[in-house]
Amino acid sequence: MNNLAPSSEPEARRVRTIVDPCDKLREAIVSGEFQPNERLVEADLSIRFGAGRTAIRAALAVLDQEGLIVREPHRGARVRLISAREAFEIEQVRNALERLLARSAATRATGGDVADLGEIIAAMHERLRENDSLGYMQLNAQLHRRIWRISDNQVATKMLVTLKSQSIRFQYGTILRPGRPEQSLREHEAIVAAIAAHDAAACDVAMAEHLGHVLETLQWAIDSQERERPWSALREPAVGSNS
Amino acid sequence: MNNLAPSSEPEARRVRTIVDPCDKLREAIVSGEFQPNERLVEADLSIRFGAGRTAIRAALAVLDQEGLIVREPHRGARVRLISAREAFEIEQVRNALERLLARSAATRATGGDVADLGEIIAAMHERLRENDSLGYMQLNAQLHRRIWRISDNQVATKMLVTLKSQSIRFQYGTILRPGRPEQSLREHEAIVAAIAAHDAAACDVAMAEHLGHVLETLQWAIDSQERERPWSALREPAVGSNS
DNA sequence: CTGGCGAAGATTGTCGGCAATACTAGCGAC
DNA sequence: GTCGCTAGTATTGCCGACAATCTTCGCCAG
Repeated sequence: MNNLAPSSEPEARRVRTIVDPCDKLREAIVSGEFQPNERLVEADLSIRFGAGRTAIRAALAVLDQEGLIVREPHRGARVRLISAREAFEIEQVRNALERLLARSAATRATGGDVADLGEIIAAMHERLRENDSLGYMQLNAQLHRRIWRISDNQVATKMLVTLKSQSIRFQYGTILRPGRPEQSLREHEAIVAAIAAHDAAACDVAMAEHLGHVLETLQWAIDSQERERPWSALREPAVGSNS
Repeated sequence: MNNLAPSSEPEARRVRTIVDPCDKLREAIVSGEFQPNERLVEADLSIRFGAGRTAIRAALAVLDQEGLIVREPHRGARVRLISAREAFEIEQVRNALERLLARSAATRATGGDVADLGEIIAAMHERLRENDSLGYMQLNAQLHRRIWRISDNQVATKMLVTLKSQSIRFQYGTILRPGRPEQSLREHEAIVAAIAAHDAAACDVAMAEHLGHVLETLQWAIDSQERERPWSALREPAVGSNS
């Protein structure tokens, strides 16, 4: 489960087990290649990924457990549409887990860890100065993942990875809010400072404040999205083909 | 999505899909019918549950995602042995999520909810008076599940169910500590009182205190268990801890 | 023209068999 | 006596095919 360190894996091309089409399909879903509520026909995926239908079926079982798709008996699998309500639930859970890991990271961080976090913060400043929103978002995710690694709680980390893949559709809108990136960066600096000071309580507070603002921004993003297309929440069936 | 409301489902007895052997196998594992690290041969399970090998394979995939078993390529599946370290990680996550749900429950609880909680507390008093540890544990779990339902966060609830099934082996020992049930009951009363008062902050504190003591008791149970069988902790090779 | 009814198509769920791989026991050489 | 090699066995991974089920389309009565 060392997805966090894509460094050297010489045997990665040897494995042709179910994990291969599973990862490909997951990547295709989270990258938006498949629309929400789009049907995922096993035969189509089989020829698309060059794998047998058995492997596709196993991959669908995994992705169902991860909450990225839904499977109804004898009716096939669809890309799961995360409702706004569920997005809030996910964000609340993420909030609780990130706070836990932030506290743990504050007590466990080494000098090298703090230096790495400082480098990421510096790079975020750079991206913000260049108005590179996409790069800033990537560094944002990288910073959080680095904190997860410091905290050294594999159970919580795995859960956070899964949650993030579920709610990724909503997170694209949060960066568009005016003035949000600057505020976000200040909050991140406070978190890193608390980790550097090994102050678990302060780190907890800083992360809670940060994620509270993220929740507000998520609310704002959903509101503006529904203001723009108020019917999108009601249109449930038949995204794929003719109708 | 209406798993929590088993009211009217006339087609519920018709489903003989893959969830059947999956639930049976999960029940067999969490009930201790299979020992940790015991091999789970697909053919054996197939004849044991009367299902085809394909269904067993699907069930194993689900249980692998849930963390109850481990599967190595071409080497089969085993019942996962939860290390003491991982049990602590799980308990920490449980701690964070239970606090989240307790806060939410304190703000959302209706009069009927509070009455139900009070009934459970009364029944716990009864069981404690009769020295019925098993019944007390069941009511304990029931109380927590009732709080989850009040909080109405399905994402977190599902995670807590999964976590509970993973760490169930460690939870049996926690009730054996002298004086622990009495203290546990007082803590539960404080939680219910905070919910009845709709005081989210107090409920958070009460739940944190309660679970902190659970963590201590878990530590005590693991210590006494390892004192009894000190080799059990060493027989756990290679559960991917990188760097 | 509309609504129920039946057949055809499409898709999933399941089963058996075969190849690939890991484990094990036996044998021979040093 | 120990080590390395080999053949055999057990088990998993995978693929094709068939049955079960759902959806859709055409048909016919009213």
